[in-house]
Amino acid sequence: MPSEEELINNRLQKRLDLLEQGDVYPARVDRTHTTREAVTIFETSENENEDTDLKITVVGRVKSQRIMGKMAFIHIEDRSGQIQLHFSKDKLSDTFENLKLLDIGDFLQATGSLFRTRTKEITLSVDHWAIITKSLRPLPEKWHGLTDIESRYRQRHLDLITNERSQEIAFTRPKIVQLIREFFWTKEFVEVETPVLQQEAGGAAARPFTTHHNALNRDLHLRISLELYLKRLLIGGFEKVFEIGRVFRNEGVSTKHNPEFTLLESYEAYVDYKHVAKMVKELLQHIALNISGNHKIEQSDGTVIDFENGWQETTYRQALIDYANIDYTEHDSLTSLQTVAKNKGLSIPKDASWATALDSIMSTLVEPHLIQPTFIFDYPTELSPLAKRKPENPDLVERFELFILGAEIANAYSELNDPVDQRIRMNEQALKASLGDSEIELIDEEFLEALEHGMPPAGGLGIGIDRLVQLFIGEQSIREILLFPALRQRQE
RNA sequence: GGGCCCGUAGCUCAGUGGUAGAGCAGGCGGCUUUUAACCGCUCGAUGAGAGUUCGAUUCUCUCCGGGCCCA
Repeated sequence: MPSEEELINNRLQKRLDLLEQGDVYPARVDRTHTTREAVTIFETSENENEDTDLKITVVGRVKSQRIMGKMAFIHIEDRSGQIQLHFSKDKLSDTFENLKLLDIGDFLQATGSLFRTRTKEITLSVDHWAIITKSLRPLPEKWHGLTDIESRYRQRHLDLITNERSQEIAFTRPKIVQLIREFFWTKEFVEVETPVLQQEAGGAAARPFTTHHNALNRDLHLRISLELYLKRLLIGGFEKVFEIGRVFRNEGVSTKHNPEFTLLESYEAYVDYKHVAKMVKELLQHIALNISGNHKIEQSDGTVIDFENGWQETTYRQALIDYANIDYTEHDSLTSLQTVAKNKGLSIPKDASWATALDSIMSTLVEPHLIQPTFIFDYPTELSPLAKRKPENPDLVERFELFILGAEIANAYSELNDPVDQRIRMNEQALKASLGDSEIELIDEEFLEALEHGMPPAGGLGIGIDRLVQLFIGEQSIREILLFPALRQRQE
């Protein structure tokens, strides 16, 4: 577009003019203080009635400028905050004219001493200054910033420059990840990294991405979970192990789904799922306390999640009875389930199995009610091919999911370690796959063989980090949490 | 996958079946304590395509992208 071209050409010319005077993209710059430090130093010396003619050098991006005939005020911003700079023609003479070559968005370095303006703003009176990076494109408008949601995602750098909220989210997420790491390291879990490229992607029911290894001339899949490799480490003698890693699932993109997301999985030998539940509670309290200062997290709609007193627990069967008035043990055929679902105004897909039908009843009629942290224990065996059966009832497995705000936050089992039962369960899944269910656990021979060497009893856990962060930040869209969410390609 | 909404200048927003308007940003000029600085002048745009029409940015359809709700 011509006008944008004009804006850029303008700045290109300024860049050339500046280059005649010296380097505009220096490799090294000096900074004695961050903008925050500069302001603090001035306030402190003021309080103690000291001289404030200390020479200070700050750097930052130009956010606004008010240029008058013989003086100018310019705000620059660094990671710590903002500071106002004052340029006077008397003081600068020749370099004052260079302000014409300065644009909002440029980075500059300024040296001088601090004072307060008539309006009491702490300001740097500039003795020397230089542009240390010339920008060629204009920044979004100073007052409204960048508000178009699509533009914010596609040009996240502009979003981060103009929107404080985006910065806050961007810096909170790593903090939460750090808190999780701390938690597991403190409990003496060992952090590992397992392969992303895998022969067969297993450990979850999802479609994988396929890629190709040229030298081996072989198709490989990107992992859909961390589970099977981490279990091999239990077999190998690890007793407490965890991984925080990216997994890839070949499904649609939306405000709730991203094809790549970050998963936490942990495995601990010699404990069961009840022990894992206690640990999850502790983990979430650890995060909540460090993020909000107490055990409560408020959502944008005003809902308050209470990580101290909000906890509830029930069983899968009881939750269905309580919220949907369905006792699934009375409906052991698919048609029976379909009938009762239909009575509740729910349509079950034609190709559903008994287990997936039950699952969809659960997610529509029960999960939305689970606002405060709620553990659902003891899932039907058919839904959980990698979990250990309950000794007193082989139709149930020792599994729980944790729901908060109607969303699944954690998933955990007493891990199945009987290699014979595991083989049977994987075969059952394979049978379903052959009947057309494409999102199904595959038979992983290498894993089964490893399991035959003996895996200790263990409790395992999976938590989707992105959704967890969403919860603590109080955002509805996963795209607000991901710095660079997957979007459809823009046509030229 | 279904329904609804949105796409106008670099950014934020108006608007009408008949020459598309503003603010910010940019350019030129003025201005020595401003801060959404101010004053004057100025440059700059209808997501892509097809149809209806004398004439479409507006109405219709298709496509692309995004948002919200449902499944």
